[in-house]
Amino acid sequence: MQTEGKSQSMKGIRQLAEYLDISIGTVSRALNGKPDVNEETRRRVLAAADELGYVANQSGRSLRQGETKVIGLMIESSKETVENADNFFLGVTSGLQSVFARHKLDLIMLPCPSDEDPHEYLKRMVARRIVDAMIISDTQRVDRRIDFLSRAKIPFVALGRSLSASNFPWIDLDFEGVADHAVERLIALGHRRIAITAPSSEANLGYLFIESYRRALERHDIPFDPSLVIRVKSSEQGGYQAAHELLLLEERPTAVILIYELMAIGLYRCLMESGVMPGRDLAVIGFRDAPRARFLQPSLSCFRMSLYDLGVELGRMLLANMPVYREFYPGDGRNIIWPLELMAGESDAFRVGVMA
Amino acid sequence: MQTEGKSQSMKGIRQLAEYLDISIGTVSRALNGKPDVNEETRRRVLAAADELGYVANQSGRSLRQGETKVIGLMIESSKETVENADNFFLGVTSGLQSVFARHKLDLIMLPCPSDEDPHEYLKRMVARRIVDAMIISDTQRVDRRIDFLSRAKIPFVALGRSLSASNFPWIDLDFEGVADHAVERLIALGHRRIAITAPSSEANLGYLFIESYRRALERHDIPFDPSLVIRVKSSEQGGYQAAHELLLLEERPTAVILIYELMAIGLYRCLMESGVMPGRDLAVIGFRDAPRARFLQPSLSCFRMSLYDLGVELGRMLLANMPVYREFYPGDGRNIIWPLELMAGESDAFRVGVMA
DNA sequence: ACGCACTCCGTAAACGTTTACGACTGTATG
DNA sequence: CATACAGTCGTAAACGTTTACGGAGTGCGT
Repeated sequence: MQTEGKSQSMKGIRQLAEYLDISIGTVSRALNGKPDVNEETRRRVLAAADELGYVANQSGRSLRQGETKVIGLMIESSKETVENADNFFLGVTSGLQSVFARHKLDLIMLPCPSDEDPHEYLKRMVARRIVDAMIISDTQRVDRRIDFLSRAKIPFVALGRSLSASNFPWIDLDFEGVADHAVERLIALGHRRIAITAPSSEANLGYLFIESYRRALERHDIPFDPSLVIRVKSSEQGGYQAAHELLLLEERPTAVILIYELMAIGLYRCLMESGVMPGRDLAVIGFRDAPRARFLQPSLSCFRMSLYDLGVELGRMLLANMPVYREFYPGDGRNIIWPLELMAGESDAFRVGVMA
Repeated sequence: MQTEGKSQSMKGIRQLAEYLDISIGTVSRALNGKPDVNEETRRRVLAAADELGYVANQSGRSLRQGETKVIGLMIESSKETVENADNFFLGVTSGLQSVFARHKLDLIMLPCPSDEDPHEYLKRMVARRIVDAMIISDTQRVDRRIDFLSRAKIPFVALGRSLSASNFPWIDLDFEGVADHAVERLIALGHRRIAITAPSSEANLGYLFIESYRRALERHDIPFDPSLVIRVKSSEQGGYQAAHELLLLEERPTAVILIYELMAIGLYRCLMESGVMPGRDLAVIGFRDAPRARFLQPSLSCFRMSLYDLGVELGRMLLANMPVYREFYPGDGRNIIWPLELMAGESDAFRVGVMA
């Protein structure tokens, strides 16, 4: 009624063609930048499309050419993720979009319900042909999603290694480097008993993290003590519990490496309740950038990264694995170990032996 | 090659029909639970579909029936959102999905790139027919998205009021109730000079919040002092700045109400740097549940809510506004003011005058 | 034998796009 | 003048579904 009189009659490309008195084939070619169309008519079509607010119906297009121009980022909306609240994915999203925008690809996030099996969810989404390609994360040690995507030949990239398929594109955080660097640093400060936290889940990262920690210790002739590997949840709550267990050890460690930065919040709290001062009585080093931990006191020494840059690299790697876009990203193969940078804080800024 | 020999031949409903030696029409009817199909054949079709791993191609289906069975949740991936990191949306998502699952609707999250106008982004997504309905949030005081969706007759529900359209379905947080409750509580504890923070943006919530604060004050014959309304960003950084400005006021307030709980982290820090102790020298009350703030010391008094329940209600309201599902949600009309619950902490647990 | 109702199923059109193909110009080339 | 070719455009098929319509078969009552 009170609309501009244009958009109301806008149903599809047919109306646009009638409006211009041109065949729909030409209109389609004009819009999609195909060569065999007069530049003058292309100009007219573009102008009319803009004026009438025409945008191609995705269903029709997808059906015809078998692709959706949509990339899916699968995330887990588990309770733990919500609790931890580090907006990790939103950070990565910006980087991804900056790459995808160049090819008019849209990114959607697919939150797997906590009561549904991630593998089933993924299969459902892929089968519905709602996306052309997938980005998955939180890869498990053996992850059926990876086998499925490989076999179904759906382009994808994983954030996190896995033992599942022998050969698939992934980017993973440099757990080895971090564990190594942290241990070296603490040993240089005089520490000998260094505790570390490990996830209780089947996530792959835990194994790599601990293994690297172990090797770094042995390189300095410090025997590996299994009791110093504390298995807790990677959350604030887990941090609290870690501190609790840590304080109960007969020979108390002088340092602890946290696999997830947020745990520091709970850890600090438990320590302080027991009169143990982080950064003086116990050295603490964190891992993976979580903005929540930035305001801790004493400030936390931790390893950080640019989520945006990580997103960019994920995007490039994905496109490099899609036939249509491969040519644009010749160098971007696969298997990047993503480096992290140490931001030195006050939480480990002391030499051991002074107060002990 | 090494696939099971089933899924490789699985292209569409046609293959399924050939496999069963049945027409595709019957297969479709069987799968969709239409009445005129023999129960025996239906059983066979279902079994075969399961065996061959057939799932209907969404593009074909959408094209035919003009709906996608997908609901979009639009979120902003602005830098500020990432920084604040409260996983607000993931929390809401679970509630939404629990409702949508009953109708086999899928939820996708649409992150608007920070460099794109939200209105344009929304238009693009809707025009592409990628979703049937929309959930929008972060509504502005005047929000073109609301006009657009109303006029285009796209079912939607907004998280947040707006002045744009006279009449549209929304749920909003009970800013008035919170401001009112907070002021009353502080006055009861003897406070007379109560500061409050307000967003610097055009978000609608700021106006409602301040207005309620003002009325509550005037009800107790306390004159409204504009200098006590501190306009800062709703972030940790903003909290820090708020404390800074607050300490510079000639007649220092004895209490402050924060419009966003996370600001408390920055606020605490700035206060402590100046030797002002929250919970003793200054009362602090927060708003809106942010898990990051839970571990503050002294513990923060704040207003909280169940994100899950909020999601459920949003979902119901949306479906109540969609012709197909309306009948299932007769009671769920519109315009809910979402209540919040005070969780009393230590940050305002003192009577004024004792130390002042 | 016939009509009727009912159950079940096949046929074909339709949804909005893209694109292979061919048709029609006009111009250059032999 | 015939042919070739480039430039431009229209035609129609195809993508995978759903669904209105009608037809075949069966059972039953007249």
